Amino acid sequence: MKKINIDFYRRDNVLLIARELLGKVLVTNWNGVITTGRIVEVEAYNGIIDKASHAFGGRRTRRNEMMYAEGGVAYVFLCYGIHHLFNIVTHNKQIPHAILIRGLEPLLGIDEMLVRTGKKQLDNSLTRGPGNLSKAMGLLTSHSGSSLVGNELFIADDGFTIRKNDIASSPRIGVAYAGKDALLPYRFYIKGNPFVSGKPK
DNA sequence: GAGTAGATCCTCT
DNA sequence: GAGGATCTACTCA
Repeated sequence: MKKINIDFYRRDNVLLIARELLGKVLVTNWNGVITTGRIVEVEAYNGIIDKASHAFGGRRTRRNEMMYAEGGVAYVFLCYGIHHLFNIVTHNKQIPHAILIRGLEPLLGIDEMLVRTGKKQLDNSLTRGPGNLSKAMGLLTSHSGSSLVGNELFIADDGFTIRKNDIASSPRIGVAYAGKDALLPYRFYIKGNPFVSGKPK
């Protein structure tokens, strides 16, 4: 299990980084309570030219300020007043690239995830979808701006590899308001994995 | 199984 | 004062 280096996040190709995040392991360690999950679904948000992004057109507000930070930090925001959505900020300072984590396969700390989500037993819904996985991992908007190379929150490579054939892409979900940009194939997921959101094929 | 309403609150206009 | 990068439960069939 090897923590991913900061240089990984500071590259310019957000689509490439998104694809490479598939199969990696997200780790949270709040006060010694460790939960981990393998990333099986992501969406890329490509900076100021991407209508679906909060940072479209260089828009800069208190909420999305973290997107303009240097790559390698978390961007967490509240959606629909209920769900905390966890993003990874990439690229350099002032370039608001981000990657939304949409699906995780639980690995360690499943009991803790059940407590956080109030569920009775492990099933697909525990960490499927951005709202669910943030809850299971204990991620809150207060973590927005946290480093992804610290001891509490980071992404690791445990040697797991995915065949190219097992990676699929599709348009992003829930961004119909973005017009033409809603059609861009910026969503990547592991084919057939039960923790990928949306309808199974 | 498919479709829809309701929850719920912070941020921006 | 509106609406959102969502989820669940409930209806109807």
